Amino acid sequence: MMDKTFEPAAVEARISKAWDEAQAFKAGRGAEPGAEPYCIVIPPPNVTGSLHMGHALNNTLQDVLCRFERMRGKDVLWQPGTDHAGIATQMVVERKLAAENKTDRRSMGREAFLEEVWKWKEESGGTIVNQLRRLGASCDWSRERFTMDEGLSAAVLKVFVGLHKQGLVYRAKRLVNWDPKFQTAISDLEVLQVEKTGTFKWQRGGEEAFDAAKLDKALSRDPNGHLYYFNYPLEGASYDADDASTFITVATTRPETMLGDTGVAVHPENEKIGHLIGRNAVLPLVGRVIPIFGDDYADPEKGTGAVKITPAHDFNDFEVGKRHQLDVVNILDGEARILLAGNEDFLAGAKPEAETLSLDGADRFVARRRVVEMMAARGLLVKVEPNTHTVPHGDRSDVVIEPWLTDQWYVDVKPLAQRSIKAVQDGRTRFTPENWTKVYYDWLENIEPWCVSRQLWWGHQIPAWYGPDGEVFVAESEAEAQTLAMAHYGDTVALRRDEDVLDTWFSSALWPFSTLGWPEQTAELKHYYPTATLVTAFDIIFFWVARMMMMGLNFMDEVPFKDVYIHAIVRDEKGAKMSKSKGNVIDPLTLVDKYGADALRFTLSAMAAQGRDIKLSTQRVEGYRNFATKIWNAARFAELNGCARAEGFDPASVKQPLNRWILSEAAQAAEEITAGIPSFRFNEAAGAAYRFVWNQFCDWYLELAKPVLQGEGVDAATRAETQATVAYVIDLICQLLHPFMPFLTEELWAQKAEAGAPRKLAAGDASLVCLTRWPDLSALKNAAAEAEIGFVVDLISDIRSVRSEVNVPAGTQAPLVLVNASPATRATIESWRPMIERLARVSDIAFETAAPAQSAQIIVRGEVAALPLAGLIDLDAERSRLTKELAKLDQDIAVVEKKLGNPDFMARAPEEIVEENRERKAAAEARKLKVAEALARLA
RNA sequence: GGGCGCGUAGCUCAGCGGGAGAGCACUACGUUGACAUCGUAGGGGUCACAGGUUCGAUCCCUGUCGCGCCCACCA
Repeated sequence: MMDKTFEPAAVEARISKAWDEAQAFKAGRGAEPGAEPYCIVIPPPNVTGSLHMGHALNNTLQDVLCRFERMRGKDVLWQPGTDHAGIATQMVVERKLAAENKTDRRSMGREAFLEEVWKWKEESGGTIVNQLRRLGASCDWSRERFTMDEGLSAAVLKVFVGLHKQGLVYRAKRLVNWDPKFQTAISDLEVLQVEKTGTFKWQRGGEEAFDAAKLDKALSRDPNGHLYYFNYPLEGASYDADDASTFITVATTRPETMLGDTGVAVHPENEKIGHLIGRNAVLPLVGRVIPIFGDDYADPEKGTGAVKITPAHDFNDFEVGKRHQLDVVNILDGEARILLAGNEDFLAGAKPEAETLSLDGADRFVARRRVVEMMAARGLLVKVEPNTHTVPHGDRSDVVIEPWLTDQWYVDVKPLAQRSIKAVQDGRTRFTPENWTKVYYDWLENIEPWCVSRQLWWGHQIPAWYGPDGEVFVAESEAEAQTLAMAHYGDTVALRRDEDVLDTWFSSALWPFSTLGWPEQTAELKHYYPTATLVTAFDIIFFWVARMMMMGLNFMDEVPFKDVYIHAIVRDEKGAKMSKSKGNVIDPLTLVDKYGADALRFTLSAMAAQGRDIKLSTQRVEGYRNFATKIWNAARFAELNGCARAEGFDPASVKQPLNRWILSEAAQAAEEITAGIPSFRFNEAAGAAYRFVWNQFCDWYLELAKPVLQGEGVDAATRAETQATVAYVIDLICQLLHPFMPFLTEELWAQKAEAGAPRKLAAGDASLVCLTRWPDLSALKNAAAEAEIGFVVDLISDIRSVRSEVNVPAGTQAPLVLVNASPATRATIESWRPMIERLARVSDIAFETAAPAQSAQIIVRGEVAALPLAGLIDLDAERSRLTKELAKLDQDIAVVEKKLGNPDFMARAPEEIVEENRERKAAAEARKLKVAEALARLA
């Protein structure tokens, strides 16, 4: 006996175990001999991570694809693994050490710290993997990989050295995006632009005196969002704030960086202040004499037309400085504190005031206020105004990023980008939805060198060694580096390895081939590369998808995947992106606990329409939990009615129209599901499955089959056939729904197997539904059955509807009279008599030549049926109902007649549309006639 | 500044060149022997607005308004 309700928690655990024990998801398991390979590499979650809703969606869709293709007999490998996530993981472990009052990273040293990280990884790294398993992910877990595994690390070294040999890797000193919190360089992609608008306002000569306390207050809320205007006195002039010939006014959003100013740019054709070009200014507070020069970077229309140039702290200024050979004066340390004492670049040429030197060591934002106050005190502050501008923030640290001058490793990705563009243009890789190709092209066409070095400890240490004179040797091992050094120096020298590690995304970029064994030429690599489909969200197209394309093409000479499916981002109920910092995260496992993994998976699949984000609603999950319950109960009903798998059952030789009908409907549903999944229309596939199970199988088939199953006036053969068909269709439901609801369907499959005869399937292993062969039901479509059952369904629906409209109490039984029924209809009615009586609450069915008086009348597919309800029906209600219908029919006829009367329509519309309209008109007119007759009889 | 997307029932969203859909919510009725995590019936939408193309537009094109996102720049 089946349990009364489906208990996901117990079932999921049991089924997971069964899959594990059967090794159901091993690469190639259950594949047809010589089958086409189908490989998906999982987007590796951060090893520090825990499952969020984005993972749930991403992995549900991958699992739907993998389970479907596995059932279709393909040779499936879903390759799992995790990412070492440099910054994120290092951060987590540092935080943990702090919480445990252990020594911090720097004092314990690199080796000891890395030991701590590995220890942590061993302890908690399995969390996310276990959570993926709870979701039902059918990965080949025996092949799990980690980006810092030995093999994958070897791949990283080989790729770095390979790119170096190609001349695409180089080291350079230039401005980078520096994260002062993590004290590492980050790439352009890891910088988020955040818009800021300040509130402080002040003007020299205005009503109010400058109030430092007010500025402090405004800037302590947010240090950004203001534009400050400073006067820089001209060299040789005696500064007078009221005499414009004694100074030049510049505007800046970053006052503190003025300490590093080494020039002022003015547009050569600036009519107002162009004459100052060639003169010098004296940098206030610092005393440095800096040139005023012409450069068309300075837009006369913007600001004051004069731009202070700080080459060490601004990307544009750096370029301007290069053009004019300006000094590069760095005035910040790695934590973005003011660095003046002992700063030779600063001190050279500066005669700083004592108060200026007191800024040494100050935080950049403290220094900002103090510089403004000092400028105000000296009469050099002209005005401060709120100014909306974007400020770069680190995506993980959320602190303001500093452009900072450092030595870093870069990859010149431009040539790789060109190949990646071409591969998509040639259709070797295809994006779905297609509009993402444009985003992909745009980024690759404007790509900048990739800064790949990070000043972290957790990650792949860069395989570069320095000789005593700073000469660098890039090699896969120290021994090889020594060989290179020997060749260079002609002697053995002490080499020092580069301390930096690579950007996490560097190893992720190799994932599609490194997980398959590269650089070893493994059988898996040969077999599964290029992979079939990549499933991911749009936010990592640049971080990951584009880089995998570049690396795949460069090192495998072949695209990494043929299809890229870009799915939605799951948002909260307000449409905001879920994020830890916002605290609006819905935990998928909470939903799994409450409603079951199948319900969550089905919800995500059903909502995964292309091109729109998912605003997740718990109600929806609840609804699909109800769907699971519905299926469960249908199976229970089947069991209670002796519907077990029958030996040698052949769906093609079924005789009963009802059984033929449900098989035909199943074929239709299967067709839609089979078309939907591989074309990434998951919502359509899920919808088709839902409608078939609930609205066809449960609502109509089982209801109509009830009398047969209970042996009411049918022979044993009919009953047996129906029982077998019920069991067969439940098996089909298990198969068709399996990609979406693997636990429920697997459980039901197992229960059916216990009850009935063993199912011999054409191929595959029938012990687990996940290993059965996907059904092909196209031969079961049956138009005749559809016509017959369709009539019965419509008749019952219409009777119910009319009864309700004319206010017949639900409990009342009423006779049904068929008026002038055709012989065929009469036969159909006769054979469906018990079902019609039961489902439409009809007491008796008679055939007459006229409708009885005082009856409600309905027209079903051209046949007239009457419900003689003298004394029961509300005649006014019936009259009003018929009048309303008549009006509606008149309107329909008018619309169609207008079309048919339009010569342009007749001339230009396709024949089938014209014919359709003719039929519609005829049907409406026939119906109108009968409705009018019915109305007349009531009068 | 460049780009992408979205405005369809009270809510969340499908759909789409030829008769407006689902789930939830709502209303009425129903403890019929699978299921109240249910059943039956019902109400509810000038498919944002304005033009255009077309025999025909919710759907295609242009524009407007509103909302969201991405990229770039920002003295």
